[in-house]
Amino acid sequence: MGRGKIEIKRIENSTNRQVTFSKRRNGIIKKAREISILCEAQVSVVIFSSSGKMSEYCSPAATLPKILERYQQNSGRKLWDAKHESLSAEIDRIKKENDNMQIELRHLKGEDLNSLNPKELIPIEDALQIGLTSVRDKQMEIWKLHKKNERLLEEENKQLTYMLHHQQLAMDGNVRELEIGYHQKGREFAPHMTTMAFHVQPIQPNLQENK
Amino acid sequence: MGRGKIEIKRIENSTNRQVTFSKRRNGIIKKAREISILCEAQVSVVIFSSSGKMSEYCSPAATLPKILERYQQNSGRKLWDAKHESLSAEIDRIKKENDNMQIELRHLKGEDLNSLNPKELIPIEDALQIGLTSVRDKQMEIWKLHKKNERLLEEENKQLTYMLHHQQLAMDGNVRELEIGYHQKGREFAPHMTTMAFHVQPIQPNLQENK
DNA sequence: ATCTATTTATAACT
DNA sequence: TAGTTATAAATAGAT
Repeated sequence: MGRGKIEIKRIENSTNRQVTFSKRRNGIIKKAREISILCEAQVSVVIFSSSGKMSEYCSPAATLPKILERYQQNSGRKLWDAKHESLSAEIDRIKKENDNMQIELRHLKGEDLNSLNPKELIPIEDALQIGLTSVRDKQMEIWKLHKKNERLLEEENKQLTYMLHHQQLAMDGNVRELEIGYHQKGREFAPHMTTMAFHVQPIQPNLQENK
Repeated sequence: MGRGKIEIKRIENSTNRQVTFSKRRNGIIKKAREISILCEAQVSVVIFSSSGKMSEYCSPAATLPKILERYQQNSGRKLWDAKHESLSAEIDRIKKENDNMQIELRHLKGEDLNSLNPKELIPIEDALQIGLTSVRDKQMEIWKLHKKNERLLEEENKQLTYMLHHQQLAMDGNVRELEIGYHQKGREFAPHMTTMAFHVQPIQPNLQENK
């Protein structure tokens, strides 16, 4: 019904297809609405375009779930069972996986070992040995980091104490007296004093939180 | 589209309504088929007449359940009942449990330790230590059992060898000659010979397969 | 069901 | 994407 007759087969021109889809979809939904009013029918129409856009019509006073329930009763076909079964199957699958992990965990924790033979104990022992080594390596690593940080802090403390001492002298004593002392031994610290103060904070690294 | 124009409202004449339903239902299903072919659309149409008779169309290569699943994804609306939700909830729950175990396992195997701080490493180390001790205790236990069994077998071997020797003598030599020998020194074995033979097999215990 | 006058839907075009 | 129009298709009412 149009300027020309068309064959019922896939419309190759994508633009045409899109336009035709749009028009015919409206047509179907209009007709669905009409039949439901004219004939007191319950109608459900769900349409997906090839691009995935969805349109639906559902006659008033009947939600889709209600219609589908009737559908099941009428057709004898179960719409949900397939879904149910796939869900149940997945649950089983995951549970099995779960059980296996549980067993592995228990074995690693030294439980339920009676069910194992010597050959099976070997890989568990190995895994535990490797795990233990890794954990202790990690602890050692962290400890070293702490130690290093401690040293840095100590050193810095020493410098700060030194600087504090000099500052105190400057405040307490005669300026001229200090000047002499500066030329004699305080040379390397006094000129950088303010700069040093800024360095103090960032030198301390985050230990655990550095992820 | 007919001899006369009709208003879109309930058809009062029941026969007319029935006829119109039939015609229009065919029309809708035809159009559904056409759009699905012309435009590569996925279409589902379910129609109940006022008398309860059901008709349906579903585009090829798409079962109704599939379309409904897409419907749910698209609309966000849930078509299925509480059972599905409970199944989904259980899947989520088990998956979470799974993840936790997976993490624990990885930690015990010495993986992903960087995400842990020293305080968290302690219980892992302890668990590994306990596990290792248990596994080694078990191995020791099995080894002792083997050892014990070995001793038993050795002893039995000795007895069997002795018995074999005597039997050989009995077959090879003169009966009377043996009789003499028997009264002199073979006393403690010969009378039990057959009984002993029955004891031999069951004494050997199963080691690994005793579960 | 089948026929057919008429309405409606829509293909091609704008 | 929306409007126009010639034509195909659907269908209301009749048989």
